[in-house]
Amino acid sequence: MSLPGPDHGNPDHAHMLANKWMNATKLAEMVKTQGLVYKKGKFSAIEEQQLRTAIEAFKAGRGLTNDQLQDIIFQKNEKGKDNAFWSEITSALALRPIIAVYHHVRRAFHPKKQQGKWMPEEDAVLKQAVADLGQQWEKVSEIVGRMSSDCRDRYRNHIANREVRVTGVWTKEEEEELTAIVTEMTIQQGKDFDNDVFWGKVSDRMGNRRGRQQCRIKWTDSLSKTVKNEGQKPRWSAQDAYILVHKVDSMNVRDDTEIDWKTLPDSDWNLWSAHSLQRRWLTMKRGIKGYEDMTHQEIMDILRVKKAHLPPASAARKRKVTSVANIDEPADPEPGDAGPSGTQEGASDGQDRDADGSTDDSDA
DNA sequence: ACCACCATCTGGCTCGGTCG
DNA sequence: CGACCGAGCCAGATGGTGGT
Repeated sequence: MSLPGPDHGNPDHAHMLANKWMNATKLAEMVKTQGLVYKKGKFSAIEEQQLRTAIEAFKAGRGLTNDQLQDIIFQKNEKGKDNAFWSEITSALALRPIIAVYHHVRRAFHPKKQQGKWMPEEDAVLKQAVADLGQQWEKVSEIVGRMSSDCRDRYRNHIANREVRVTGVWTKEEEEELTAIVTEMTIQQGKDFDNDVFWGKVSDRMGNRRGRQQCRIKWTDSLSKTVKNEGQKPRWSAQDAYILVHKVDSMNVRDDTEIDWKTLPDSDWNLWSAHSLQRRWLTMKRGIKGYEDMTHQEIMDILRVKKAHLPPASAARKRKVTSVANIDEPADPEPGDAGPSGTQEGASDGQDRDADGSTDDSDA
């Protein structure tokens, strides 16, 4: 079709993804038996754009009003009428199963999709509604006037266990307790403590004094690194920045929302979790003046020079960097200055930047 | 029994704010 | 700055229901 996608593999598969409502089991089976490939996880900015375009095209093609479109998405009209809709917009995406697009679009177009803070009155209404109805979030949603998932989140994260919940700095004892629980649930069972933790369970075992994401963030951002580094807390260095830029560069994506951060950590450089690397990336990006209005390519061009000491156009670098071993590390691991003087090409205008770009074009 | 379609429940992630 | 936390946002899995 219109997409010149790099490889949308088997056309049968594309058709299947756009037309068959497969559940997780079936999907997994297809992956196994037929080599089906599909995409999971957050929709990238590019996918969002493709979806918007496809929806607009559908709407224009049938001369629909916004209300009619809304009706199709939420199916307030009579059943089974015009349900080419989901298949049609899904096929604009090539690698997404129809069920994923369905959920995504329904969330995105939801009339109660309002953002914003919860007022104390809303909390009270929510609490009462749950007391009356139990955790029937669709019914609760009617009463509270927010999306059911938002009601659930609010309840789960802020109403439930409010009496025992602790916030603020973690004590030494809490940290040790969390470390013990996580290592017991993962390492001692041969699982991976970066990926295989059920945080709800962990929170339970902490007596709910800390919530799911409190535990998770504490672990992934802080404690896990200490565990990996034999009790020492590692510091982010210029070399780390250098490696990160190289890795992102080698992914050749059009936009950083297309990056699957899970693939970035590797065994030679495993102090940093996917999450912390993503945060680092954001921080670096924001260090660039005017980054909001720049494309991914432009941002990469700047970072390549500033952090990775590569020529800006990337033309030379096509090699795939899959592990740290493939990266020419900055020559001297001296703290304070990690400038890899060796990698510098004889770039014509080659202005020599210092290693951590402390004084250059970052904004005021 | 099967299929298209849908609601709801479970689990994970992003990102801005704040503080030292 | 970077470390850390809070609050909200998002996707996946599960388990229907009504029509054939």
